[in-house]
Amino acid sequence: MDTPIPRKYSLRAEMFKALAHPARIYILDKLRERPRCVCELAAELGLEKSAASKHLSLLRAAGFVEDERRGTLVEYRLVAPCVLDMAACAEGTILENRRKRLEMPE
Amino acid sequence: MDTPIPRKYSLRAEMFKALAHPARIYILDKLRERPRCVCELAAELGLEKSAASKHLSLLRAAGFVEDERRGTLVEYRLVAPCVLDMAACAEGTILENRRKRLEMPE
DNA sequence: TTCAATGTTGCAAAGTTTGGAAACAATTGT
DNA sequence: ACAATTGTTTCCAAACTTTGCAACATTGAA
Repeated sequence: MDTPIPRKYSLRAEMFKALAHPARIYILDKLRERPRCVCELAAELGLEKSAASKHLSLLRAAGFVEDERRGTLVEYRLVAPCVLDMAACAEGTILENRRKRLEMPE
Repeated sequence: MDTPIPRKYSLRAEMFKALAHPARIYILDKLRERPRCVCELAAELGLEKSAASKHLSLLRAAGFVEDERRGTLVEYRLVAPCVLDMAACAEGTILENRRKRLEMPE
């Protein structure tokens, strides 16, 4: 079906899509500590470098990370760490609500 | 490949997955204003009620909305409006960064 | 009870995402 | 120039998502 949904919503959904995979959340959390090259992240994820590279390029397209070549390595770093704080906060809200519902199911 | 990624990251990714579709973002934005039934949302989305219902049940599973039957209707309401504020804020950060990069590409 | 209205669930088709392997590109050092 | 190292892209298959349709479920009213 053709969508009457305004573009604004698609753009926002795109941002969330970039966050909608465990490997990518893991990458962002690792990059919080310090920048890392593709090969290091691939090893930590237990993925081929090609897969890690693809996750990273998705994150870069969404604006969450930036890359810089250092010799044969390509180092990725987190652009906006506060985005992750917000994720944690959103998560906290959701979990708290779920807890409330379980304790007191009217 | 089997994943050595801790469950913590999968849980967080699940939360983002629930937000990773334009229809679901649109629904959350509509529910901000006031609660709505499935049929109203389906009409606004331009989707069959079955599809709307499925989007809503995803959002409910993630904890973003709650439902309550009112006669033959089922009314959905937003649980944590602040989640959307955070989304807007995350988006703002990303966009600002992107703008900076365009203006001043070292 | 039967009907009408609203929602949900099961299914199949179409589309999208993911990951590994191999080919290709870029950089450094010999 | 060549080889070694690291990263990216392409191709393919498997897994997952989304949608409409049809069947079923729930509620309220005649």
